[in-house]
Amino acid sequence: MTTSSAAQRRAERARAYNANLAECPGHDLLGTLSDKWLTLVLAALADGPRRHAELAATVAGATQKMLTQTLRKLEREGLVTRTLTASVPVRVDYALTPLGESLLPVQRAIKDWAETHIEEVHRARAAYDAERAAG
Amino acid sequence: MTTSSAAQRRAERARAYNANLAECPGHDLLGTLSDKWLTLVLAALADGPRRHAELAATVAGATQKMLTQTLRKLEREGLVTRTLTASVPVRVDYALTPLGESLLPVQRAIKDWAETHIEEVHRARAAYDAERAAG
DNA sequence: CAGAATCCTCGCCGATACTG
DNA sequence: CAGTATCGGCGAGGATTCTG
Repeated sequence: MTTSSAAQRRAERARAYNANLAECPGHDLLGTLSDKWLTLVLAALADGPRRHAELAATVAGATQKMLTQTLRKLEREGLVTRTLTASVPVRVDYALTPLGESLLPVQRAIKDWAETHIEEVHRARAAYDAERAAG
Repeated sequence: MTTSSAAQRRAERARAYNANLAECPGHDLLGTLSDKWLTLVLAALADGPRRHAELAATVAGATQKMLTQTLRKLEREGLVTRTLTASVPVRVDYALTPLGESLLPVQRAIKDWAETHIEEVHRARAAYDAERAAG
């Protein structure tokens, strides 16, 4: 039957893609860095430990759900620690682990490139769009 | 009407988020780096110019559609050039621009971090999952 | 205050078919 | 061979509500 061929193809593609991921650890990390919220939270924690509510305020644009979800991911990857203080209103602090801190220079490298070349990118975009509009 | 309040809130969030993006060029770039296909194509072009079909084979897992779409984005950002040779079967070559090449060290930095710390991440994940399963 | 569970929307991506 | 257009499925993520 050709009915399932579509699904099969999809599975095949997925496997090919995952094979790509598997053979290169960089892609694994990229899966992490790619997450915009992850990046933002990581940056927010760079200056020091923060509470859940503080992060919510700092990140600006993140939903409570996404924030929690993101923090869980970071915790799982060993990039942040979650410290729970059992007071009357529960208090939870998040802080970077050494591993998480070791990632900051990488972020910094990205940011540096961006700050150096962003204008060039903007110009390229404008040129491209202008050409499209004109042509 | 309260009908549009949800939509309005969404718009508000979006504006807040975009404000975040605007004030930090790094986020703009991250939007680019975040795209998995972009990264893969960029890496595929690192060794030298490639034709459309070659890229399709190299990237493995990408659809023709995604490939074209990705290449357009890269072109727009000024990271790759698209050279069209008008022979009988049309020939198109893609190559990195200097700007695109300048991005390679950043990719390399990411990859390096990954290769150095990936095991630690894996261990952290395993530990986290184990604790979850046990608890 | 921290976060878990639910519903629902929206946009990405794949498949397919057609042009030059 | 390179590229565009259209349709459809699926999953990520946002709003909302409820617990401890």
